[in-house]
Amino acid sequence: MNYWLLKSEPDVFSWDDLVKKGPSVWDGVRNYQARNNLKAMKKGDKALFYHSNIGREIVGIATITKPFFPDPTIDDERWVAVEVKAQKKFKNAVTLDTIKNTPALAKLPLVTHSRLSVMPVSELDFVLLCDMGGIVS
DNA sequence: GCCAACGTTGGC
DNA sequence: GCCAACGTTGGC
Repeated sequence: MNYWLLKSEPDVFSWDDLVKKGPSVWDGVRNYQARNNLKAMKKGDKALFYHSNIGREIVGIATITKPFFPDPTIDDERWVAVEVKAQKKFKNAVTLDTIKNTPALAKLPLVTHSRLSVMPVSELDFVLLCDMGGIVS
């Protein structure tokens, strides 16, 4: 199993929206690196759900429910989407500030490549972040 | 709301 | 193929 981190602006699509909506199409990615990460996702992979701009914190874990398929929002074969659903909400959100102040997490792409919206996370980092979020992954 | 970082586009 | 111009992201 692989682990990921997905960014979303909560005023566009928040964790609560994901919970409400159930399985949701993760579309609109227009960046090759992020796209390649989407393509590497498998059903059952786990993804941390991060609120960018507002909150700037990891709020929960989502599960990949469908591997990649052509992005339905654009007529261009280059871009793909996946389907995700909410799995578990963090008891306490883990803020970007906290992550930056945690030496073990200094190499997270979230810190080093702040503009990447879909990124891989190692199993070790994933488990640590879940622990910091107050839940067992 | 500003702006730095960075990705993309297009002229040459 | 280079690079200037431009657009977008996201932290602050």
